[in-house]
Amino acid sequence: MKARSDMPQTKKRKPRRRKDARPAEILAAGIKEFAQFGFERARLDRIAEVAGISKGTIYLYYTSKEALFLAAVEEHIITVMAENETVLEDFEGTTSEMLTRLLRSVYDRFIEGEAQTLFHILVTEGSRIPTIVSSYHDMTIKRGSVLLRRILERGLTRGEVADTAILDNPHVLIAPVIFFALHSMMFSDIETLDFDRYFEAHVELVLNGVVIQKI
Amino acid sequence: MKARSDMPQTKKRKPRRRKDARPAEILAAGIKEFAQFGFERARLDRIAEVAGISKGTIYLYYTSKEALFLAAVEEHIITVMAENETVLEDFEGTTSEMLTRLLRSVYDRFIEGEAQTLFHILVTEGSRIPTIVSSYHDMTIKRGSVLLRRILERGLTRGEVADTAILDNPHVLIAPVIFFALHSMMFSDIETLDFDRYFEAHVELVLNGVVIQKI
DNA sequence: CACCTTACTGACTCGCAAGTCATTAATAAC
DNA sequence: GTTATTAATGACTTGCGAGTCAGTAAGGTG
Repeated sequence: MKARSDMPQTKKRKPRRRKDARPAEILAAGIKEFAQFGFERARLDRIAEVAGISKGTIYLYYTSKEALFLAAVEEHIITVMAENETVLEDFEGTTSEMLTRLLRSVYDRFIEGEAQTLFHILVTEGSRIPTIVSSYHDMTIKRGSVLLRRILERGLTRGEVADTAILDNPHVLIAPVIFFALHSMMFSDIETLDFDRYFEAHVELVLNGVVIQKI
Repeated sequence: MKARSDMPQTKKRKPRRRKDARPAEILAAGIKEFAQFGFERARLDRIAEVAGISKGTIYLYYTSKEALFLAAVEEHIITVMAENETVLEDFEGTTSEMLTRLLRSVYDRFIEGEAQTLFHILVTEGSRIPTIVSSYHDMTIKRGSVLLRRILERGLTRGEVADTAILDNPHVLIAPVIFFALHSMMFSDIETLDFDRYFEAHVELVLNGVVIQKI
């Protein structure tokens, strides 16, 4: 910077030469494009335009469309998962309370926009990105099942939970969440599910399904 | 061919000129290709090869790749749905029996290969075929919900079913089926669900969830 | 047999979008 | 200031695959 006594503030030029800021901008534009169009129909020219650069510049930072796609999804999964690190490990209460709390937290991840985008990409482009599908599975399905099983086993020893086949297939308890997400993704034009009522039904189903009712 | 007095019977020629049989063969090859690769990555040359014809011939029967895709999916949905016209309307029994029976029938549709293929295409290429998505919704989700609601209301008047929020959201009861299908589609390499145990868990969940238990 | 109709072929065109690279210019270094 | 460096450009090349069409021959008709 030519340090003169006073610097004219007329910032009219395009900002250029920003090696450090480019990758993030490209990834942000990329994830939008891939989410909206899918991998095949996504256009690098369009991504470049949104990112405010030319197509050639993309190739200074990513070797191919495929590489850009992988990087964008990877970065996105990290972002989404990071902001969802809801800790409900050390909460203590009745099994009913814990189950309700867990479900609420799981829904919160899926209802909000970014996670929906990721889910959509994973479902539609999954075959292209087995590695990412795998980590997604770990962080959602697997993690959810583990938490559920822990709650259920604790409930079992406390005499609050009945010993049923569900204990070995906690998936059936989370299934309605995934159904809700898939339904929103595919059928939102046809039939809208009212979230609050749906959630209520889900909680009732789970509680009746596993918790021993006090008569 | 200069026809000589005796014609050697070496039937080496390809069979040709089969205007009536072509469309079905092309559709069959098409649905395979689209299921495996998705619309964009599907190749007409490959479809032609599988159908045992040349690419040009496809255009004698279908005006474009898109048209072929629509025809293939449409034909496929008809086939799948036709063979699944399980009638369980006029069955009578306890609510538990009816629910178990319904779930069994719904699973039977999803486990078997053809319906899986259709489901996969609908989920991944849904945005391209809104009309078909709509009829798919009618024949699966909507139909299932209606049947469920009928059973539940009957159970309610018979005093077998508790009056819960689930009655207004029967979706939560079918959700595990769709979850199972989606899980098989995305995560089959990572984690296999044992169908019988999963089904058992699902039935237990549903029965405990809605049916009033006799103590 | 000769002739006609038409299902079928496959080499071709054509457009589109990924990927390249010689050139430009912003900024750092001196 | 002059020079060196390199971020950025965008016109270009390239490859691929959808869609075409003049030509071929199978099979019908007389």
